[in-house]
Amino acid sequence: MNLLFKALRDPTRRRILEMLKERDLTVGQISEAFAMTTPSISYHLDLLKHAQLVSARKNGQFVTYSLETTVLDDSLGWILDLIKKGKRKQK
Amino acid sequence: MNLLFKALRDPTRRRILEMLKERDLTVGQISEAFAMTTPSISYHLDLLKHAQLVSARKNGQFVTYSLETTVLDDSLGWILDLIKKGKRKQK
DNA sequence: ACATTGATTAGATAATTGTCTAATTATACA
DNA sequence: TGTATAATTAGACAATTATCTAATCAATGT
Repeated sequence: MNLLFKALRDPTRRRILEMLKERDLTVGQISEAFAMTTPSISYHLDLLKHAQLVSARKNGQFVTYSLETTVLDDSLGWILDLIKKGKRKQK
Repeated sequence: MNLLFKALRDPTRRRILEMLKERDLTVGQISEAFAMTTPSISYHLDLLKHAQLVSARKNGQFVTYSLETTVLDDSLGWILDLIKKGKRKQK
């Protein structure tokens, strides 16, 4: 839960997730979309991987990243619970 | 969106939200639940307020904080969207 | 008016974070 | 075998963040 919210805190990482929801992408392809060096992107991807928000598979020299949605379910549950109880209390 | 995720990143702040989903609480009441000084709690509450996750009303010397759930809907939408498109792509 | 209590503000500080450059690893290809 | 390309790792550094103590503000009660 902590790693997840930590990962979601950064705008660059959220944008990467949005890109990956459309299609799987290599580090280079992701890197092109940002005014930022490849090592920096690599750093963000590593953080996302630790949060289990993405997975990486390597073919040849390329590493392709995919979005992993299972962990997001937990966050969804957590937030939903806040909203639910919030609403109940309000009445 | 950025302020929201920034606010949710910290464990102390998430715990505060969980407490506020049960009932409204004063700063002192919240403070008691943590091994942390009141100024530190005040700092976190201010951050939560800026993210519009809580509201504060003052009666007498006391300031009572309440959970505000409207902003959470946005985050929910954002996350849901990731999950949805993630699932679609997967098939 | 003064002391007490609840809360915020100010200022200092150590830890964490996001970025960079340089170096390294690993694959591809001529 | 050597060189080019994709990506990660290492190390440095500035900015941000979470915490503390001390000071201040505001309301309460004597």
